[in-house]
Amino acid sequence: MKKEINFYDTVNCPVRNVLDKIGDKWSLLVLMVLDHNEVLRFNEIHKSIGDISQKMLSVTLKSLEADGFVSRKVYAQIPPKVEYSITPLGKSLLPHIDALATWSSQHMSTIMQNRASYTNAQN
Amino acid sequence: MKKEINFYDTVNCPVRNVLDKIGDKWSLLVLMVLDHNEVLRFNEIHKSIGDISQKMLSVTLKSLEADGFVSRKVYAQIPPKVEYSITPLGKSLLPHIDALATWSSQHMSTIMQNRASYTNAQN
DNA sequence: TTAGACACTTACCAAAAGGTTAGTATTACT
DNA sequence: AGTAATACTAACCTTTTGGTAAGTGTCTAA
Repeated sequence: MKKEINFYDTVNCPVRNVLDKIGDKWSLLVLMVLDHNEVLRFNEIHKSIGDISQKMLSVTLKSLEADGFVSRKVYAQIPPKVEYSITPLGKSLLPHIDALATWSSQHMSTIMQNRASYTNAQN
Repeated sequence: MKKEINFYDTVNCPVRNVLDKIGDKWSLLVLMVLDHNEVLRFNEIHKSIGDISQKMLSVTLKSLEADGFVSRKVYAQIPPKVEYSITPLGKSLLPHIDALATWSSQHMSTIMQNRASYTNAQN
């Protein structure tokens, strides 16, 4: 018995559900950075990524935390100290992302060539 | 020797490159619909998906065609006839998407619960 | 003569995503 | 007294995304 995934149901479609969470500009990057470190503080992630704005890092971390991909530990100190780490749930997603990344690495040059010749054909 | 993927390079990052292509609202859905049929005409895809606008279907197909995920065959007829089908490149991507979809199906209820309790904790 | 079939395109608009800059709170250090 | 450190938030703005409605061209059938 094969499970059929109903991707026509755009509201409950599992693909849509995943991509809505991680298909934004920063979520996966943050997740991967956290996967490479046990724990990281806000500014450490910020420096590690470099070109993310504080606002977007804050928004992204909040969304990842809400879904349970990332956990957040606050220390009652001044100046504040907050540690972020990836959860088992977050870790379990990453192999699939890695598979996508590998596929992408393998086919990127083909895709780029396709796009270039398509663009030329249009002019 | 393991290939390390440099996801900090946000310009050439392979994950970013894939998600930029397929992380939009309709690309994967169109690709999956085409995967379930040998060939489909524009209006057939349109009816099959239901809630996509003509404009977005047109834009999405054009982007998928440009990258080589979809091929387009025009018949010199009136009224026009255009057939779309998925390419081997497009097909080769889908197993990874299916893996993501399966992961999502398995963890969606957990994620929903996480999100619900997070939202409650904020109020 | 008018409508329909088909595969779109165009102009316009609304919503969402994301960036910039400045500001908050509290303590310690100089 | 002023500055630094930390982890943000708020106000504002621009860009991107996607939707709506109408129009295009050409032939055929009523």
